[in-house]
Amino acid sequence: MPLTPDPSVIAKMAMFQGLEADDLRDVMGNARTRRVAQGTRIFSQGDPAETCYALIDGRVKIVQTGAEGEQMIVHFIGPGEMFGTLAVFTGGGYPADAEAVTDCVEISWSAATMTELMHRHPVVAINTLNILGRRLMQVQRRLREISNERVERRIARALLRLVEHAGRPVDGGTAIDFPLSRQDVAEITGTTLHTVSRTLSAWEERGIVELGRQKVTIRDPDTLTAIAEDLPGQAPATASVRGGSGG
Amino acid sequence: MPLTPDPSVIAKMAMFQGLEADDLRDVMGNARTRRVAQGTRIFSQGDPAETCYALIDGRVKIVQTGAEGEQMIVHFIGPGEMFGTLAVFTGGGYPADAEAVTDCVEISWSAATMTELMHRHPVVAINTLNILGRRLMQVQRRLREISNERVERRIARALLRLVEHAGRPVDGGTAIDFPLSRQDVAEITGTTLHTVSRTLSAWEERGIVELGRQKVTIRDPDTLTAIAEDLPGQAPATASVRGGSGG
DNA sequence: TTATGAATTTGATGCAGCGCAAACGGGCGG
DNA sequence: CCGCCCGTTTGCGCTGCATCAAATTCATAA
Repeated sequence: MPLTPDPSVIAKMAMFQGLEADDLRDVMGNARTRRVAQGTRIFSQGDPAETCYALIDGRVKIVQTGAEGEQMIVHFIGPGEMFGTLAVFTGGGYPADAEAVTDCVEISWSAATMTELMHRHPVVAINTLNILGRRLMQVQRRLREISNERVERRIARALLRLVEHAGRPVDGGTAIDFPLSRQDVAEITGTTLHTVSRTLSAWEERGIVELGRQKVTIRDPDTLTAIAEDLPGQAPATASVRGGSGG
Repeated sequence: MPLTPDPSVIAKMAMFQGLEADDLRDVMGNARTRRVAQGTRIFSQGDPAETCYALIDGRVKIVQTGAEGEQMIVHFIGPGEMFGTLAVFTGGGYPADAEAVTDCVEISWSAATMTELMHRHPVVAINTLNILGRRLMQVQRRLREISNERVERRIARALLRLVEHAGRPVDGGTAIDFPLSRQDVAEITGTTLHTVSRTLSAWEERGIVELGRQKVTIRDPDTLTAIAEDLPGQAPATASVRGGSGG
């Protein structure tokens, strides 16, 4: 994990597809590389957006906070992805916090540099449109899901997405590659940590997942998918999610 | 409302800021203008995205449909705004339907033309980044709101946003400039038309809004804001929203 | 080892808002 | 002018989930 990252890492990033070696040097020449420790706040909601970032290694979570302190995890960033780019194009402050959930290595550019870069290399702007477009589509889908679907299904979907995005195969299943608390899952799915805890515990009893502190391992992704998609042949565990025998 | 729209209309669009007169002619030369009647489906979710649009006049709603038919209104498009642009940059099909909610005049470009245009005029790509970025921020805010906030407040916010976006001053208040059913409001706020109807009726009794068929007029925006922001000094009408005297 | 605190589990209870069902009303075609 | 239809209102029962409260487990520092 050298502080001068392999240029090939940058060359692979979606944002810089279609650039020549010369242009890549141009890009890298204007960048700054930095290590950040787990737990570090990289930028805060409302800060003037003067810098945009790419993640080389580690995981970063993007968290939005409401007027009364309610938080929502907007996105998890993995290696090769950009973050903090939004506000750079729209002006104004960052719309959310960014926090390193593991030790990370990041590259950053000043907003001005990035804008220049895009004027010099239109393909970078178009690549970014592509990325931002996908992200917008994702968020819109999530918006529909969160309005129309039950909590259990939302949690199932969230786990499946996390596995896809950050799954690490382990003995007897797939784990999620960074610390993920029940509270985190709640802030992804728009529910409370209590409900998440109950739901996951019920799933653990059914052998679908295995739980640990800030850790979830998926043992039976098919059943999870069945829950997420409401496929027939898999009885929902709704009843047992509630207080057990109470009711 | 001529079928050959005033070039100055295009010149004013956010997307084409910073273009010279020559370039604007380039842009317009590749565009196609069309009238569409109220109710027309302009494109459908899943259709291959070969065209992107700008609205000259009228209103268009963008609606996403889930696997089981649940719908969510993602956005209302007004004059001067682009739509159907997302999928053009990301490839694949449109992520939602577009439907004219009033008689409209639209301009359209083929996806290929628009991409060329952006390569020729990087500023257009960067403008689009700006627009898309703003939209993404909006959707993210809405996502947090819908996860953490009560229905009544979501409805209040939705109305205020509609007023801002499409308000028309009328005798004794501000009306919304296009037909808007209770079902529509439900699909914006992620609730049911029943709950919307109850909430709005309660507000009408308090003199906050005035209701009609596919029509809402805001009489007391301050109280509405108070509800949306949970300001002190305005008792919520929560109790009366439910079955009236029942309970 | 023990103390301290964070993350998690679990219970009990209440209620917001959903689902169903039925009635209402006004505009439009005939 | 009448009858139909769509958008809307309203009532009622029910339940999914939030909320409040407290116990329990585990990790780290002392």
